[in-house]
Amino acid sequence: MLNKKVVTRFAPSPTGFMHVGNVRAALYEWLWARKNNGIFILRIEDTDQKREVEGSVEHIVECLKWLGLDYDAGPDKCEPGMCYTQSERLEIYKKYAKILIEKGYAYPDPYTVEELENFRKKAEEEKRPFLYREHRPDNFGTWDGIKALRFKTPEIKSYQWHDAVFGDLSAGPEMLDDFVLIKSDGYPTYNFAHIVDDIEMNINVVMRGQEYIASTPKYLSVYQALGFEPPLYACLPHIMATGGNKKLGKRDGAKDVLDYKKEGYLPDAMVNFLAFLGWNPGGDKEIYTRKELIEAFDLSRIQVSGAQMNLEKLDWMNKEHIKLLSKEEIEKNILEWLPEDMRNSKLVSVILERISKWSDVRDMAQSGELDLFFKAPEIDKVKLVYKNSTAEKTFENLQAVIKALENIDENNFTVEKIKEILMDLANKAESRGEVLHPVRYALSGLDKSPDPFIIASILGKNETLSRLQKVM
RNA sequence: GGCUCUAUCGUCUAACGGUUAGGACGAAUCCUUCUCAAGGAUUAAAUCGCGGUUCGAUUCCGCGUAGAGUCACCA
Repeated sequence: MLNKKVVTRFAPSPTGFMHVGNVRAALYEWLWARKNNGIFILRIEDTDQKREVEGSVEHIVECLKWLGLDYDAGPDKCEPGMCYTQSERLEIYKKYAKILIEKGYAYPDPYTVEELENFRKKAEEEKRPFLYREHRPDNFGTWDGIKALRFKTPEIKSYQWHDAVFGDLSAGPEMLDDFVLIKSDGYPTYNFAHIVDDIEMNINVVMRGQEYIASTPKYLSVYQALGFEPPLYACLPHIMATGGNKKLGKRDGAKDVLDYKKEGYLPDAMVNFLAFLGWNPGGDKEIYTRKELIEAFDLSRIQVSGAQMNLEKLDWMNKEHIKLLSKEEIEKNILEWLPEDMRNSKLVSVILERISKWSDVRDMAQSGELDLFFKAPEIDKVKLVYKNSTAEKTFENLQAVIKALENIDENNFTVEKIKEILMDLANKAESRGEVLHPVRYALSGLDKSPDPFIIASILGKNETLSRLQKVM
């Protein structure tokens, strides 16, 4: 890696939406490239036509854009003559395939699908692993481009390699086999295409899920046959579903990352959360800005065991990131998530304390808990009276409150002033609740609500007095 | 089944071979204006088991156990 510009890539296949597992790999690749002033490439691995889902590429691009993981090159961002979509690079794979054929490291597969299936079944019955190379033909025919092209493993041996995350790894010869390079439909397999592309694009750091550890010897043997140096591998531990210990995948209810966008999570919070799911810089600090993450990120501190998603922590982290925003940004967002007829900036502080993500604003409005700020509530006179107090005392207290509030200048009807006046009265009473409860209830009509001072200040002097007088 | 990887509070994790095993989320309790929220304080909560190396093991080694991954003309 010395003196070499770091080039990383995120190489998803367009088979549906992106979930946190995919995105975290992209994030780490991005962080590592940015930290080293390197290059981050987006490459679309669409060699399986059957599994392709329309709109996936746009979805992937939108995800990366939302999270701010800008790539230096990609399908929609490439220099002339370059292409980052595998289905449009078939000639390149063929070129490399021919090199392997010439070197004697590739040959056409003479068997039919049924014959292969039988081999496999037989191996299974004999309770031993199936290895295609045990059926390797003695004489290779010429490749007509229609049959599948297989790799001839150059050397059956044990491979050792270094993984930036898992350390020194090794795997025995049983992992090596004559796998398919080019499928009979003319498309390369992942196993072949990604290596060709990584070579062609000068990728020198490859991060991907740890499920690829097992097949790494295969890739190393292809590099050996081709005569190129393999990149630095950094296998990532799996992210597991909440409450489970299974690798998080679409089938296990992994969520579309754009759903988090829809729920109003901050991209910076998402990035912070994902970065810490399987990595941490050491120390007690947990809230990191994007810039701080880039500075602190380090391959060697990536975790080796899988981590569970903890949505509660994501909510907490999002809240912390909201606090990092400017007053103006917070107000703008809260107002945007409020229905049009509720967009009152006085509500911002009350709402802010009660949300962890923007969609909570919408939910608050929908639940009706903000209605009290827009229309006078229905009052139950029984509930107006505090615990062991009496109706008589309650009205007496309310009368005093009204009188005191009337004396406040309209321009000075602030939380601080109201609080000062009301607390003064409350402290003189037998219990504070005896004064505070009726006021809060008369203003809100709710058992649970924000405190009376903030409500009164939002309502304003006129509305406050009107609601108080109404219950008398 | 073969091969591979992993194992610290419920969860995410920290700890040159030497710490009362630390922090965060969540939980509980208390305080701060009756309630709610926010904030503050406090508490409970972990080194998978057994051996070995060592003066000393969460850390190194072996075995066991448990979990995960992988064995496609999918990526």
